Amino acid sequence: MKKDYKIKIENVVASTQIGENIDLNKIAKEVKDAEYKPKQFPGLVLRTKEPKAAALIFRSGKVVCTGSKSVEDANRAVRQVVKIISELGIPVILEPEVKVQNIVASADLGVDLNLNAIAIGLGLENIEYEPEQFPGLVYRLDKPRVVVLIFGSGKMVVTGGKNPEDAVKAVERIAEELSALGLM
Amino acid sequence: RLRKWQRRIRISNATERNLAFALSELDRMASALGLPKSVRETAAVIYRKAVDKNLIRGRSIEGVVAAALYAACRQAGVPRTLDEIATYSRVDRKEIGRTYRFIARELGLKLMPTSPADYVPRFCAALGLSGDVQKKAIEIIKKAEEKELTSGRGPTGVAAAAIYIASILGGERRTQREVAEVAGVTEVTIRNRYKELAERLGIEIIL
DNA sequence: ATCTTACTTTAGAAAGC
DNA sequence: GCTTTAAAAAGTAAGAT
Repeated sequence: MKKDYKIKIENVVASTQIGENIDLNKIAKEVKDAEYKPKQFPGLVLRTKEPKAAALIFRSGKVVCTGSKSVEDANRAVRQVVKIISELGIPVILEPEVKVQNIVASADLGVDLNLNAIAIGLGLENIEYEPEQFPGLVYRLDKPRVVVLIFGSGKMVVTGGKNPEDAVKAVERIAEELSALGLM
Repeated sequence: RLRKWQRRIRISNATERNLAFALSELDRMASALGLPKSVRETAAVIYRKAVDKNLIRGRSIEGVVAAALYAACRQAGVPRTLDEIATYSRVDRKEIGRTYRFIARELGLKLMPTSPADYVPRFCAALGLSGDVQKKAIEIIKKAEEKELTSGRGPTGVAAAAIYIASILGGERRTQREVAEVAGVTEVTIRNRYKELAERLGIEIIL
């Protein structure tokens, strides 16, 4: 029986190209909730409520979408942004190819952990654990190439993956390693 | 060819100048922090290794010096907090912390996190507490570590809470405010930690 | 004393300083 | 390197009540 690690995607970061030479000033003027402070940051911020997400739109036409809880939501958010901009009369690609750049997920091993023991068990050369600076132990994996933050409560955060599957694999591998070490 | 020779001289002059600056900076900080010569020397060795491995690139000499000192203190079992180190450095705590993590990884300094017990002698001395209370505080910390209730907690907060409890048990009571000040944590943190320690270690505290 | 807000860490893209 | 976005984990901190 497989254990339930309660793996949940918390945030998806994706990027696309929706056109070229986008007139950010026009968007800033016509769209009420758009934020644009070129002196502070070159991208214009547009937020969608359903699904909830934030899009950073650049003059080049490149777009970064963050905050989605799933890859599908990231796509939906991008479609909405494209629609809003096209309705302003600005030429855009209606169905841009969206690329997932990073997925942040949370999980729970369900048991308290001794981070000092884990630091020794996994090898001081592979982990970073500085409780004076941060309560989580930082573990960088090679097989899925992700970074995992492991907490004393048994909960963790997996980030850096491009597929939802990376987070699942990472959690299962860590559970195996800790079990083998008798630390779970 | 003569150019090449002059260039070498110029580079070695700069290298020596930087090393001299780093060592004087190291001495200045070590003195201000009241660290023994052995720790200064360990820090100097760490700094030289960092230079040999070109770890200074993109980093300030002062930041690497501060990180080397922080590492040396931990290695010697007489840790200083990042805040204490930062107090005497031009570099802020955040930068010293990340530089420390970087050089520790690159130089293979496999250091376990600081045990709260390592802060007890210094904090107790600053509070004028007896060796008896000191021993009691370390005893409490050992039990806390065995019962796995220090994972993720700041070492200074745990040390402060243990000292606070020990001072009461030993009849040399110090207030949370006094302990908080020497440990560099807030009273709220001591309160949270000591309640947890007392409860899970079954210690009765009569205020 | 307790609540709220906020900052620490991780990853990644975007354009420009 | 920094700037901006979003989100989780848990500890600590600061200001308000």
